[in-house]
Amino acid sequence: MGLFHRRKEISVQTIRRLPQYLRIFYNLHAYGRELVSSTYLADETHLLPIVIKKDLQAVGAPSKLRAGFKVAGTIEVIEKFLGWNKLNKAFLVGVGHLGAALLGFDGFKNHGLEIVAAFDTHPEKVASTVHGVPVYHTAQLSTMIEKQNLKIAVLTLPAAAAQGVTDTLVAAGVKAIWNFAPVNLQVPDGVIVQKEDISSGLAELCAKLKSK
Amino acid sequence: MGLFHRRKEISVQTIRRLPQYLRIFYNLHAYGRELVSSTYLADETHLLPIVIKKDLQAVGAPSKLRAGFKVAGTIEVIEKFLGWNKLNKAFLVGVGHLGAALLGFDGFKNHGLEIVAAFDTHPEKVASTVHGVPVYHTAQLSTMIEKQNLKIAVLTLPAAAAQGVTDTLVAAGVKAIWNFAPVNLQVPDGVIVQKEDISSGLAELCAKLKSK
DNA sequence: ACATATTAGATATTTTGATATCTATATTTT
DNA sequence: AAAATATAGATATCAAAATATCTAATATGT
Repeated sequence: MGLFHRRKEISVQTIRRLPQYLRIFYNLHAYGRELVSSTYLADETHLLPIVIKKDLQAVGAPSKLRAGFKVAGTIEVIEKFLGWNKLNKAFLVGVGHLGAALLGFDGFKNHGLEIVAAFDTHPEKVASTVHGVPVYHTAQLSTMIEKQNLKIAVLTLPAAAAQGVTDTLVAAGVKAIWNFAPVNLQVPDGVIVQKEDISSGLAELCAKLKSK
Repeated sequence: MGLFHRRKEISVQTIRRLPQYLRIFYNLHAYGRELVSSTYLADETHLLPIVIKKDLQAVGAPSKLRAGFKVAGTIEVIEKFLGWNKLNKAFLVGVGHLGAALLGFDGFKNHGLEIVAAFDTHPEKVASTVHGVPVYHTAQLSTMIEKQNLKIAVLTLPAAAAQGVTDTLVAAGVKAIWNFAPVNLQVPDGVIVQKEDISSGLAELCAKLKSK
């Protein structure tokens, strides 16, 4: 067994559960709790203890036999794993209802994200400030990305405009796009697109409701 | 083989992909297209043809050998499967940034959902109208649910308030809760909770970004 | 008319993720 | 001090989901 044993791939589902754990660990830490067991966490999350155990083991959370996982240390490894220990600057394109709501969400600073500017094409929005974030015209997007060497963008604009803006973003050097528009964006290799679609959740809800 | 052969359980992942298919089928239908193949849909969605074939077969989408799936008929079976062929009335609780954004989203009428009233405790919001939806005080929630025999509620309020409101909703007869608050709600058996958590998507994005 | 290509349909295989079981250890209780 | 208990850690099993392979049918092109 050498120093560089192959790191087991961490599953997508595990990654998606990490923020939930993190929130609970922040709370525990605020209360001065130093250790927490997977059974306690299972009660909080409605997950099975074994799921939690395996998730936390996967990211290398420090623990103490019989006592549980170490709160401070676990926060550290999860934050480091997600890169949430430092802030990544991001632009947001499309200051509609959802875009404005995201600009108003102050929780992103706990999630490694800082939206430093927003962009829109509507004259009445350009040059204004939404929840403290300045709004520029979309025409300025390209130069501002290059100037700030920005890597992450949040897309909250209508489906019809999404691909065009995406091409601009990619050409200017953006490497990760968090896409809230209901389209599948075409991007070259090496650019990450994370698509959000709340209608999936609604579909799940409706299907469960029907099958009762 | 009888009339009532056991319907194969449809997977959660399939259900979550249905809205995406539906959007594409609506477009095709608008363009007068009558048939579409799984390979065409695969191009549009970036999914594999076999995934789409199996998803559509699972909901019983009508098809024609060699020619593809029938557009109009497939829309019908998906809508029926999700219950989106008729509108379900819903209340929204918590008119913050996100709540207001959801009230402003007019796409829900294509998704079987009609938010007919919103509730909040802030005096400046109560008795106002947000994107055409009237806002009432949360104290009126219980009686209004009972009066309208309402079954679905959307929760967009702070974590601290979510469980209390949930108890009220359940007591008044709500059967399905679409929960955007970052908490795991406690509900009795028979009540459905669908939790949305955009930080999961952000975690996925950040993990991919880090592992590059 | 015949050959070719494309497709839904069915089945089999593989991969991923969730769950169960067992063990060793530290803590608490008696 | 001894017994009981709760836990992380490891391994094994099971279930869900994705993917591959094969078949038969039906267009299309020559």
